[in-house]
Amino acid sequence: MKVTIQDIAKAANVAKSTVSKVLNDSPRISDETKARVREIMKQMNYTPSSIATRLAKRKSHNIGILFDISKENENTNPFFYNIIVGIESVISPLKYELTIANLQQEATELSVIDRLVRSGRIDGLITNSIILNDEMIETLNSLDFPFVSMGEYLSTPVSWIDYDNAEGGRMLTGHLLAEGYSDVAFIGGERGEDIFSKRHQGYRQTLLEAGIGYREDRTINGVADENLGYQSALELLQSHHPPDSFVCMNNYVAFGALKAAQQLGVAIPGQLGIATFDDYPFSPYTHPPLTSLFIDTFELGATAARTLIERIDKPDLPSSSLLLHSKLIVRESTLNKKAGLE
Amino acid sequence: MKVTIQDIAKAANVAKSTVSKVLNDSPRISDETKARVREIMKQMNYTPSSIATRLAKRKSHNIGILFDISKENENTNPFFYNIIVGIESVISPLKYELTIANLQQEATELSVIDRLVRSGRIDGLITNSIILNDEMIETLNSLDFPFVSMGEYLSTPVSWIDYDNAEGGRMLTGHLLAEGYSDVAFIGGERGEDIFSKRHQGYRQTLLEAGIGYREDRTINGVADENLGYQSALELLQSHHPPDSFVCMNNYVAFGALKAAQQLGVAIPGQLGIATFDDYPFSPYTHPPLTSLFIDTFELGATAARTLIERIDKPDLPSSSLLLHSKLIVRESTLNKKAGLE
DNA sequence: TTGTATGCGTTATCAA
DNA sequence: TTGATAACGCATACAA
Repeated sequence: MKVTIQDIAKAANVAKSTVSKVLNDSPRISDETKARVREIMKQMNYTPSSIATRLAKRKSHNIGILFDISKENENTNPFFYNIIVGIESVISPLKYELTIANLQQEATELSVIDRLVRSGRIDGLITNSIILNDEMIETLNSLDFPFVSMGEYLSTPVSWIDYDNAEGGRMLTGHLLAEGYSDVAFIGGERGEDIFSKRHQGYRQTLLEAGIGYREDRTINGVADENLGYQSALELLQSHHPPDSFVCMNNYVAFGALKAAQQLGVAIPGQLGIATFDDYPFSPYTHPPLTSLFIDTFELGATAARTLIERIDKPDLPSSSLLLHSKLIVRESTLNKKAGLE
Repeated sequence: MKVTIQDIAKAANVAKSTVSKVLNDSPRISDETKARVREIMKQMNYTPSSIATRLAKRKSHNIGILFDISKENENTNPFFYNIIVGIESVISPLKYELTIANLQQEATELSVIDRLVRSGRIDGLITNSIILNDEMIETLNSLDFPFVSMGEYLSTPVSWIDYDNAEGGRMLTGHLLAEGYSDVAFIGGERGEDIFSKRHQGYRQTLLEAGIGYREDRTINGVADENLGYQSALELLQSHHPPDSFVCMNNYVAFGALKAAQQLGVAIPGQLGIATFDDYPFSPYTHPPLTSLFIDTFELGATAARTLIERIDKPDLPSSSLLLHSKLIVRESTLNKKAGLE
């Protein structure tokens, strides 16, 4: 902050442009000059002002991540850390920094673009499909500004990364069928949500392909929390022909269902199998432990970052999209139906 | 990025210094000029370059948070989101931004200071007592650079915020005694760790004040994870005179202990009471649910941010420290000893 | 291989 | 109340 390129130039008896070239390791500066200047920089404890550098180079070396506290509550909350760390792991070695921006404080969704993008604060933006809308995309595109979405976005061509939610639905449902369960209900998620549609589509497809058929009344929609899981499970299990297994939208839903089943004296596994999306935050710690679909959120962040950097470096690249795979972790809650009954 | 203050000046037929004054709402510009210039800024979709502003004002309007992935694993991981959101909640209205920096990538712990502080990237730093050391503090102080630590730091006077860990130890232990338990073991944490010392001190003090006495062999040290909880509980419960309750360093330790007890057929609560630090990530979801000490990490982040901003605004303020209180959440795992036995 | 001059987009200091 | 001009700290085209 104190000592500038000017001071170094004076001390080394060279022009400040020479110092600048040493800073950037220009090949047209003699090795001995470089060594001498560098020595002086060390002695004087010089660190270039990143702000001045950025102004001169017209590049911020900073990428932004935009999120919305109000909308993404319990759901993204637990994954936030992993995503951030994933992003950091790829941008940090490239000398980029990460600036966190929160949508909630913004008056309008477009003002955040002024504040972040137009002001030249960041070189690229990572956001997600919940925040994104066509108007934002149009603005971003008109500015030729690189961005990627975490989460599939379909109404306009943009670059996005997502987990294959349909595949996840197939894996969870298929696993239950393979364990001998045959009447699978699906609990959680709102009809309009894209993530629900995808997951539910995989669930439905698996049932149909297995020749079991799909029943509308086996799907319970709603905000995916413990209460929904509890109420839905109570209702389903007390009905005339209760299902023998659940696919749950997340850990909280699954826990609610678990609670209801235990309260009704329904055996898990055996009478009832429960499988859930997400391993985090507590699938391994319930009683019994839950079979879950592990989503590597570190990798999600890292991939988003890699994609963004690529778009920053090659602005003319067409938008690309990528589906990542998740991993089934089998635990006690879905053990073989017959074995469970023994 | 495209249109600059110069363009506005030309379009409005004024000097760019006038435009600058309008931007900063200077009282010495006539209202009609202001109105006219602002109108033109709207029309031309002008947003000032934050980098140029920062260079001219010599202020980055950015604060940094430094963390270390390698050291802070499962422990801080779950709290990260809340801390960030807490920080954002106070700095965002003040037009500050948050830059995340990861220590892991740095060659030395001091180079991060070069990269972040000397380069003028940030106006203040939030870090924690694990990362901090006397050398860093000395460097920061010699630069008159504002920073605060999340976590108590004692060897040198610095500003810090922390939860009252000793109080936490007292609350958890006192609660167990009040519920009729009398032989309390403490599981988790390394001898050298400050956080362990504080919590353990509260535990010990409570025992002594209750006239129960403190036994060295009732404390099990080690990395606070599920395995430690499991192994320690197995050993303790199978000893000649097993303790009748545990205070655990975190949810993972508590879960391990829970598992061991269930495996040995020890009833919880009743034969054994378990209380744990932290409510997150899964105290309410174990079987039985765990009595826990809730730590409001949002407030921790917010308070750290407020303190930092204050230090930025008033650099001559002496360093201050603050202990926050946590909250006991009573659940089934520590129900009255006799009641539990019925 | 090095130095000179100018620009990056603002703010700030004086004059006018 | 406004304008001209010099910073802010570095990069770069062009000269030397």
